[in-house]
Amino acid sequence: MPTSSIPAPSDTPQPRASRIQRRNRKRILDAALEVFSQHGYRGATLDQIATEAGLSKPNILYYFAGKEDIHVTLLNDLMDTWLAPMRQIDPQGDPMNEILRYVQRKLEMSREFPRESRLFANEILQGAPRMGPHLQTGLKPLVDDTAALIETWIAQGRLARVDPRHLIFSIWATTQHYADFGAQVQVLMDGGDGLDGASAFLDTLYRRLLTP
Amino acid sequence: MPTSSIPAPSDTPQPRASRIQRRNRKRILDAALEVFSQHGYRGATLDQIATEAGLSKPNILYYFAGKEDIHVTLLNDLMDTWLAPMRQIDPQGDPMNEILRYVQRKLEMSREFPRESRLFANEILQGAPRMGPHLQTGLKPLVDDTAALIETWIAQGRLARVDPRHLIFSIWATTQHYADFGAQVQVLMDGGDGLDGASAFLDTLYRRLLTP
DNA sequence: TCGTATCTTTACCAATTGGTAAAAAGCCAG
DNA sequence: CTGGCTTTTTACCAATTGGTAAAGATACGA
Repeated sequence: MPTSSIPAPSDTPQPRASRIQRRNRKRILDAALEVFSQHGYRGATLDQIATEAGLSKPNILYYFAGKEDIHVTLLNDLMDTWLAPMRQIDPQGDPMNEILRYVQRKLEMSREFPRESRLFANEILQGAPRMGPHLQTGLKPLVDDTAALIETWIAQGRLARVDPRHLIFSIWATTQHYADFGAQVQVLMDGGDGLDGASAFLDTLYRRLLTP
Repeated sequence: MPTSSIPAPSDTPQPRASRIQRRNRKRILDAALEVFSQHGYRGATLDQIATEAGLSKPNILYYFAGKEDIHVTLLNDLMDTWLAPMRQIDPQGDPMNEILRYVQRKLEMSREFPRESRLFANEILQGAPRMGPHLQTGLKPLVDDTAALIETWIAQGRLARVDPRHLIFSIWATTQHYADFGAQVQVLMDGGDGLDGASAFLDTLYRRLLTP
């Protein structure tokens, strides 16, 4: 996850950010992730973020141009991490294995990065007002490629015949559900997060679906 | 969907709300559904709701005690509609048929009530601050019952052996995805909502999963 | 048609929120 | 140890937001 902006006029190869700058920007982004993922963009306030980060509000605005800048920075920095599991699908690998491992990696993201998952969910729920371009340029090509790959596998008879795009949607939906709807899952699972059971269930689900 | 509150001191059997009252409360709730589902609770403003409803802000506060009252009323009124598909599962019916029809009914809700779906999604994403009780008293018993029913069916060998609760989660996740993440789906499906394809895909998915 | 109850508007708040100006305090190379 | 840079604080705004008071307009039964 690269840090960005602030001085960034063009490309001075110097160590462009001091130790303090790196530390405080990180604190702010971490606090903002917590607050934004919990309350959404408009529900979050700079004061909350400042308190969570242990800094004053004006001090935060010394490091970021504004509330929106923080939010956009978070989204940008997260994009790579978020798409990594899909990028790791190996066209040379065994199809069933690759898909099932992709499912497990996505599920693992719900365990490790629930805040990030909710941040994205919030953004998409509201129509992706600050992420439209990113979806077009970052996500769509990757999905198109992956869908094509899956279709190849299907044509070779190595996977059952299913619509690749809906397959991908269903994987996202079922795995991210445990992070995004965690509050509901907890009520219905008597406090547990359900992730362990989900791992086995989803393995069965996709194995049965995709076995030719 | 029952209307509620305003006069409601106890139980006068009179026609307690005038024509104007019913009409305006309905307008307000409809406008609020639009605005809340798009921007979340804190992101929505009374002015937006007022404009959308074609009323003045103070006039809205004549019909509802406040912003929160509108939100809670929406959530309450929606709960029945939302749980109806699960209530319609027939313990006497053919298991596979009942589950597959439940999936299709849920998918139909994403088509017909996307705003309602997003309203709930927003609420759950934020930790269900105004719905915790409802989940416990309304949703949980129904899910417990349905899970028990499915387990019976499995024990009878009429469905494949899967965890009923994770099955239910996966049905919710995959069907609601098309409403809640519609913005993303649209980008990846070149403008379509994907619902027609989803119907066939999900039928295949759950048929293969549940066939003993 | 008139009076009363219902409904709507106008004119306001007080609190919150994103953001700024500028002084004060740290930090650190020479 | 000092002068110039970075960082932080203090003291503010202007706009927005949820909400209220009370006057004014409307509907409607008697």
